[in-house]
Amino acid sequence: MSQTLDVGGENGSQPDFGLARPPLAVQLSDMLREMILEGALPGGEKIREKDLTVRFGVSRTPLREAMKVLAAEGLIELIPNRGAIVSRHSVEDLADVFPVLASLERLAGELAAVRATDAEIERICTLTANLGQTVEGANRPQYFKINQAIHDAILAASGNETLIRTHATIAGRVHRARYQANLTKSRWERALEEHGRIADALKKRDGARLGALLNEHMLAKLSSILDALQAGETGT
Amino acid sequence: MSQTLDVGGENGSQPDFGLARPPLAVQLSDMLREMILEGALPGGEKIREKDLTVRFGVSRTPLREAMKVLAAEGLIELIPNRGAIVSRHSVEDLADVFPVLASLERLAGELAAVRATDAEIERICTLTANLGQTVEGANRPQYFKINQAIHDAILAASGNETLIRTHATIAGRVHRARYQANLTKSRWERALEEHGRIADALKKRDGARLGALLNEHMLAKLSSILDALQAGETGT
DNA sequence: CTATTGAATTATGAATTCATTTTTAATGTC
DNA sequence: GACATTAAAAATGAATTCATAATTCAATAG
Repeated sequence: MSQTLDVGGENGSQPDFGLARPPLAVQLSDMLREMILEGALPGGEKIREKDLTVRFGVSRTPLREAMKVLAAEGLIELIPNRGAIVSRHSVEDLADVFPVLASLERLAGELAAVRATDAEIERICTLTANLGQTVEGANRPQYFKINQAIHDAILAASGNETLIRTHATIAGRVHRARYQANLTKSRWERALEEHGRIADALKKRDGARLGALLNEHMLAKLSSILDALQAGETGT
Repeated sequence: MSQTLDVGGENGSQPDFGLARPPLAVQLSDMLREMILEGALPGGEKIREKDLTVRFGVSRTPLREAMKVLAAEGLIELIPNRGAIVSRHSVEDLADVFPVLASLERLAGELAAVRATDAEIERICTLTANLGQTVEGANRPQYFKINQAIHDAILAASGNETLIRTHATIAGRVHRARYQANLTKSRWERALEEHGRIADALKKRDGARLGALLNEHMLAKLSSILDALQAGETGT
């Protein structure tokens, strides 16, 4: 856990082929976001700038910029002259976030049904078919990957930049929870069924139905996650 | 338009009774957000840090922090080593933002119908009644104020922090457009009718209906705004 | 022994300074 | 005259330094 960035330092080994590395502030916000979502920085914990600067080996300037971003995303809370604390992201938080995601995906479905190109629909149907194969092969990582690709494709097909952006920001907050969710076989198969109906509604360009299906799909995912948490208590 | 912050400077006139003034970065992000939404910084325009620092009389450090926040909100776009440009917020952008807001308010309505306390419902009904009086008195500013109070109250009654937060961020982006929208008398009266139905659905705790009404209400508002823009072209 | 005050320490806010990248302009060559 | 190369200028990225507010802790009064 004592990783260091070591950017701009004395690393003469990596030739650095002009691949523009992102600014420190971006790297830091990405890393901090990851840490918060992973639980490395528990909710309610006070963040001391100095600690993080020595931990990452950077100065306070880019770190503070990164913290502003995380605050705008709601992951931390900045209190003037008094530092920052990590926002609490508990089970209740999942119950807050998923309905919002479900609502946004409903809109995405309604829009995509109207605006999606035939090629986009084709692609989503193909992805849905591939999804079935992963269930047969019990390939969870692949399932997760394709599942996300489908949702992203529907969002993209909505053609609404604000919607895409908002969804991406909020979805990032539950990324981890979504991944370690689809445990049971029964839920897995049911999710596959739901995806089949989703693809079908899209093919028929039935916006109302597609929206409703996506909404229910996300809420069902929330249920399964809550069940898994309650049953296993598989906290890292 | 050449306002200056002049905070922490040599203003011996204002004794400053310990009322904690917000950090410069916050003041700057608020001010820049306002400027962008007001059109003082047109979409597509390149932002030079130096220009703004001399304009506001601050150093680059807090300004850059403010810009990170605006970038997280989607109001500007940061390009590494190449500065920032103001995101384009055109008519199409309104057409993007309002459906998202409508979708979020639909969810708010569905949740509020279940979770709102009787006192909250009471208050919203009272506000709705007051709204009618403003129409009779042709008091536009008051109408706008109460209207927003109603929407905020429904959001608050949803009890979903993520929803409240997300809505607030996005709503801020069209604040101005909403204000200069309700021009025509006919639209005004129709909006009042809609609010009556909204209050009614809430009183009956009919979530599906309340959600649908709020969704339609926002989409109707978008239509009226687009009509007004197309007709009058009343750009400041 | 407890509570309060005040100095010392520590943390955050903001300006300045240094480093790197990009852009601009100029010069030279073809 | 057009294009490429390169030096100068300007802008952004990041570290350091200075200023101010908050916290800690010891000393003293009650």
